[in-house]
Amino acid sequence: MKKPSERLSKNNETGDCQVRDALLIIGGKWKNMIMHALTIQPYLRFNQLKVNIPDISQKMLTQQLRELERDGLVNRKAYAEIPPRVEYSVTKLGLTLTPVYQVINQWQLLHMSEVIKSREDFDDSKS
Amino acid sequence: MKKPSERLSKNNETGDCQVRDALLIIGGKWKNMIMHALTIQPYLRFNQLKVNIPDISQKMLTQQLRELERDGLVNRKAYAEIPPRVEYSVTKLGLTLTPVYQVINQWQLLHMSEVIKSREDFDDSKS
DNA sequence: CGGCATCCAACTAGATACTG
DNA sequence: CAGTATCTAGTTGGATGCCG
Repeated sequence: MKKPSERLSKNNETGDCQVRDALLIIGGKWKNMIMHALTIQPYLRFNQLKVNIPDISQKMLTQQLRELERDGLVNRKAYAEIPPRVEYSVTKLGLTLTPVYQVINQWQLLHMSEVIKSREDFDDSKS
Repeated sequence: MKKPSERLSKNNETGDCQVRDALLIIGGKWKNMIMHALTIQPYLRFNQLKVNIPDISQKMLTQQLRELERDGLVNRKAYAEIPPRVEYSVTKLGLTLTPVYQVINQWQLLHMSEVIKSREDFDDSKS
């Protein structure tokens, strides 16, 4: 039996920093909303996405789309037209995220009320 | 048939901002590692946690534990001793996160190599 | 239309010092 | 031992203006 400090001192070899890696790819404030919009409606132009995602700025939408494209989750197709047209779609790899987001979504549906209640109790106990 | 702008303009009513809510609770750089450590080893003292989680600062560990406690995911038990002893454990609600983290972990295991490859291709194509 | 570049405010997180 | 407090560097994100 190893000591705890030996057993877990290199967590990225125990298979749990992988969660962190994954969250860097799929997490953040906007990515799930972009992926969701593109999953429901497979082809969307830049401004259609912008309308679908409340409160996102142009800069953030561009930036997040670029990251998703770089990671192979989203496809970007630019048409050489005037005015320019760019269509975004989910890739095959991007589709593999659907069940992941579903599980997260499901957890929230089932347990958010408990979290809220716990927060209230906690804050009350501190005042 | 509603227009896209009507159908999705209020995403937090369509059930997808819930993912964002959940990620605020379970995401971040440290929370999954804290939860993982406490799930593997059900009772850990502050400094044991600190040893188990590489590179976390005392400040971050305190702060994240406080948030997890407030959200009802982690239990904090302080013993009135000298020197002080504080034991942390996962609550019942916290345990419901295990499958969520597992799905995220599994996605990383299955698809991270594709993401890496996509990044290399993308970066190459830009140089 | 779909960006990119720049500036700036706000938040985050690390280092350090101190405490019951 | 298990924190709290403070300071500061770095990062994030919004606003604005310009461009092919």
